[in-house]
Amino acid sequence: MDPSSLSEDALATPAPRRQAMVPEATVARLPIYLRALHVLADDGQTTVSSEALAEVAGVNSAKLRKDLSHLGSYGTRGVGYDVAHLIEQVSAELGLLRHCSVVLVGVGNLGRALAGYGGFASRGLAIDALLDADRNRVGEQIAGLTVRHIDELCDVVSKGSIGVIATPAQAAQQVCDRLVAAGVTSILNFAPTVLSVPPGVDLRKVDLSLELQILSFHEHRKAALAQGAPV
Amino acid sequence: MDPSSLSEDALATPAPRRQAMVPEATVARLPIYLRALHVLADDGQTTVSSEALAEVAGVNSAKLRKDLSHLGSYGTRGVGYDVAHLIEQVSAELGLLRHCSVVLVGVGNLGRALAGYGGFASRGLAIDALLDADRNRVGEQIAGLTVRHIDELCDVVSKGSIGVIATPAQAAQQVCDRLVAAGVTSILNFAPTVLSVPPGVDLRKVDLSLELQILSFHEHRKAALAQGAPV
DNA sequence: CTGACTTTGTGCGCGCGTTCACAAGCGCGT
DNA sequence: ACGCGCTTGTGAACGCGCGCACAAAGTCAG
Repeated sequence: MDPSSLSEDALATPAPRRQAMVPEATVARLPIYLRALHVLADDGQTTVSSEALAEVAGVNSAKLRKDLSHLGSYGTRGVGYDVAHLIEQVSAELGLLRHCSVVLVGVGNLGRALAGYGGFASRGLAIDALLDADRNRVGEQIAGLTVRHIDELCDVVSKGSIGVIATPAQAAQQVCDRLVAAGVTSILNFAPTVLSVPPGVDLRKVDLSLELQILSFHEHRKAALAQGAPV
Repeated sequence: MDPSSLSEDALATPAPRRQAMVPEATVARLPIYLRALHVLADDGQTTVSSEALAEVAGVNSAKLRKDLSHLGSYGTRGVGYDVAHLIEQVSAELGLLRHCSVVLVGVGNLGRALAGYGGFASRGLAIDALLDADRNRVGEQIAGLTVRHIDELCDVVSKGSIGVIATPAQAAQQVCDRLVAAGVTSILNFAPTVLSVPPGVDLRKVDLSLELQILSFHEHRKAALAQGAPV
């Protein structure tokens, strides 16, 4: 970039006029809204106000309205949002409507738990392949799926597949590289390691112990405050 | 709080002059730095520059320096940071040095995986109690611990305990309430539900399917872009 | 002992995200 | 048919966090 030569770049924005432009923070909340909407739908509600939905989702109502406004105006003023319609729209935005292939690598403790986790399937993101490097585990039946060897990776991934890494830390980068080589452009990493991926590949991570350590910090802080502060 | 009665609170800030004031964003990265430091220590490194550590941790070096500066200046200019000393300091800041009791409720698929997850124990946050509401599971041995009934909750929690909820969604709020009633002030929720806790209780959540749905969004976006954008 | 190099610690500007507050819009009762 | 009240959608201000770029500080060679 050469900012000095672009003093009036407001007119020639690179790729802004693309319709969507949904902020990342909003995307991160869409799944929460979706779950809240499913709760309301199961409860028999057909419409819901931003205030009520925000209450269930645990967020500010203004934030919720702004979030929803980013994917078009689907609310009716004076009434609220149509629950079923909103579920449809949010699901579409998240790409949950058309089947998306999910490949899980590593069937240790965590991998098994993930394979059996109902939260994926109920949102149109069922895991449909289990891989492992350990040949002793190949052939095993887990959650209705047969574990296959990781060498068969190319046979199970298709364009648009999402890769999930649940291997030990030291194997994660290697598995990651193989996923990328097989054409996977979205990877979710559960291994406690920083992975590097080439540009164009989306990498997200879930560190199970990270949140626990953050809580430990706050607990520690509280204890220190309780002892030192009440002068 | 009563903000209306405090028009000049700039002078009488509630609890600001307390030394620490570590930003939340920094706290969230401390565990990552700690893991990177352990990697370097195992590798035999005794000192490390902010640049090198930032590389391993996958962050900007300036951000890392600013983060570390928040917990005091433990670096030597011209040299870098002493790895062992920094591990000590970060661990202390996170409260990992003195044993912190962790109680896990719900030993389903996920609970078992968490109980056996090595990432906790290796950081001084070993789970030391397993509870479940299902009496058929009580007495079971998992990862060296015996599953106890949730009614014994008060016997296993102590001041400063951290509670981990790995139950089905519909049981989570009830378990959460019981944890709070037992005196737990830090709770980590793995159940896909929004929990409400009274003020003073720290609640964090890990949603396993959330990140996957975010990836689904990006994958969906990429697919739409690949089809529609290349005009 | 001095000078030059290396690395930390931080002041500053920028952009994103959150929140308040209000105008625009729609349905419903009368 | 018409106005009243409710709810959405959004403009603007605020605050946080990030990254650059530089000054302070300490080490090492000679």
